[in-house]
Amino acid sequence: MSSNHPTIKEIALRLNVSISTVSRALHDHPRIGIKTKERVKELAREMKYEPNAQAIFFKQQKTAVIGVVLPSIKEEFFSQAISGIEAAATQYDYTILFGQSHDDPAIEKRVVESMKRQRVDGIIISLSKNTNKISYLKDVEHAGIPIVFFDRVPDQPDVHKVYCDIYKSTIDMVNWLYSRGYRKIAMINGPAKLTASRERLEGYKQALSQKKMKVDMRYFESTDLTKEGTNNAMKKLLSLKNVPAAVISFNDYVHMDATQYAHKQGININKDIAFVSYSNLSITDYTAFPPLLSVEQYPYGQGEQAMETMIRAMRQEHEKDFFFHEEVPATLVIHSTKHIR
Amino acid sequence: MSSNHPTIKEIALRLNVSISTVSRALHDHPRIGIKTKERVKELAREMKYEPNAQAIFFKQQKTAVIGVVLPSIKEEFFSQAISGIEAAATQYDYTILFGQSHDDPAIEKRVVESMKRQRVDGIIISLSKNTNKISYLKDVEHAGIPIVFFDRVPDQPDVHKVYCDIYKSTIDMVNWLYSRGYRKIAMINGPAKLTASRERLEGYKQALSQKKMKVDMRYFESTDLTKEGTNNAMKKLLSLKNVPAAVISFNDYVHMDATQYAHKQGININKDIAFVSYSNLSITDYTAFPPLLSVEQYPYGQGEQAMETMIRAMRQEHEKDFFFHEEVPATLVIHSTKHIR
DNA sequence: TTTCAGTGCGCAATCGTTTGCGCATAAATC
DNA sequence: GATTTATGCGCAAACGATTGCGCACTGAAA
Repeated sequence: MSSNHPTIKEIALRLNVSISTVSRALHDHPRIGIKTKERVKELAREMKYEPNAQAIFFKQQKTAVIGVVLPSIKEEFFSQAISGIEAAATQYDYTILFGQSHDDPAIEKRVVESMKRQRVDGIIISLSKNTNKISYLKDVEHAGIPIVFFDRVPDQPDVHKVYCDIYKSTIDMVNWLYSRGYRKIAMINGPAKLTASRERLEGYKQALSQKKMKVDMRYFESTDLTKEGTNNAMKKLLSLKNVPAAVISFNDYVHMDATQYAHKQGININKDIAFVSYSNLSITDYTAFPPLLSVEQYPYGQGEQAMETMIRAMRQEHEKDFFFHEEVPATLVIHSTKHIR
Repeated sequence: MSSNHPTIKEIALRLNVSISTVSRALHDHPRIGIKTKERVKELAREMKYEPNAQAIFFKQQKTAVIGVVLPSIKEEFFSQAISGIEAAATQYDYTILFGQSHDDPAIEKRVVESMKRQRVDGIIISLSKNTNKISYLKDVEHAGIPIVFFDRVPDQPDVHKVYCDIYKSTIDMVNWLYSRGYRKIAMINGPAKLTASRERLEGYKQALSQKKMKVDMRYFESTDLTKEGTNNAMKKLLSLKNVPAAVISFNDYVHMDATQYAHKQGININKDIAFVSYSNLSITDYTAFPPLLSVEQYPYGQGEQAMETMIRAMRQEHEKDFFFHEEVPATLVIHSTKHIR
């Protein structure tokens, strides 16, 4: 009644040829006569035949589906990233099975297991911020499903990963501030266990010491990325006897909370204190207190790159011992210079 | 080498029983002896056996996958909606195959065809703003794949759809403005052919005439949803000899462009002119010029509802002549009253 | 002893497609 | 006329799991 997709069997029946002939005719097999081919194709068109991908992929042990697991699609970074992944996937005739971890390792695992059961051909994942064990992912990989990490990647070398060089762009950022006369440069970093946080911290330290400035940890705060966490961090920075001249936020969301809080405390944003950040969100143009500068991490490009890497990972399935580490460059985007003293 | 998922066949081989016994044992079939069951389950666990969903669904002619086609995941509305869809889908053990139309009908069609080939069990779609022919979607439906439209739904009655009552909330909105003394109420609407636009316009007219106010079309502008389109609309409104007292924007993105433009023209936002809008984006709190009020359309809830409706649509596949029309309520969210004169 | 129910399990078909192999028939070569 | 080559097509297995049917055995009731 409902599901009435025509099959090659029905075509074969109506044309009094064998199933194999129909299959081969549709694939332009050289051993099938031209007249037969035309008859088959004609009827196929007429019956609106479409090959059953389920059946084909079942036979070939492939699905042409890539699982994509992201922390939260609400973040612009990830919604851009998935667009990049999708665009690249379409090019290679793959489709996207989608799941969010909501930064919960348990959900993350459940999503991955479900994708494994679906026999996706590969999984692209950006880890939840609370994930610390990725052993189950290695299991999935050993079961024959390649995994490509992106953006939020594990530290270890034995994984395929695509990421931004945050370390380097943090140095650039500090240098930019330094060259404009800012000295007391503070940072509101993310959770310490994130690679993303470590890279920022290391870049920060490195840049300061390159400039022969001592690293004063009173100017270094962390947030759990909630509004309260950020407010607390900002509060501490504002209570220092020497208020920072500039504040580097973990990302634009943290930046928005930080500036909102500072504003309420009477700070003149980007006048009293300069604010810079990471992510370069598109809504930045509309926000009350845009950062002077934001690090563009090209989520779309990273997504594309992740998919490209996945393609390569799937092709070299035999060489289990080689892992791709793709570093995509990040750049500083200056939003405004007008407030600079 | 690569793909080494254990199968029931291997389990059967190792245990010297038949494939059917293994299958039945794993499903707790009553005709299988308790010892056999335990032996099977034990080995299955040991071998980390996981049923091949591909094979099962192939046999059952089902995939447990729902296709979701959205215009653009970058819009917060849709990213929230997909989270709602995903949450509901997970509850019913469905997964999500994802695609974006980028508001291009050709891409939309390609995505849908691809999902059809994948034999998804159903498709949830929010139409691209440029789509006017949905006949191909009806074809897909006739091929046995139920379609549920949400938010951007077609006008016709012979489809399953989930949507917000924008008409009613527009009336509420105008009344709210009216009760606070605003009289010259302008609107920057979206493209005329969108149902969403029509509902706004009708609600607008209805509310005004309820208040015995004449509808002056000079206060009614449209935008193609680009920044330029919105700027043009705002420009026209500002050039009227009697500048509007309030402006209703099609959504918060239009609102942001409109207020940004107006601000540049020296308008004191929400003092000289009151601005209200639809969508109630979460970033509104951080924007330079938040609307006094925004219509919350509960994208997450709409997404959930769409999935629920899909489940029901799939279950009543026989009664082809009944269509679900689910209306989810919209509510006014007042952001600020402090600027009101 | 026969009959019957209950228990425990295997055979084989099935889903839609691909593909190696083999069997015809016709055309071409010697 | 005999052998080769090319052409055109069918048979059947395979992918992994489910499931109706049937067979064999045991113990108990008739």
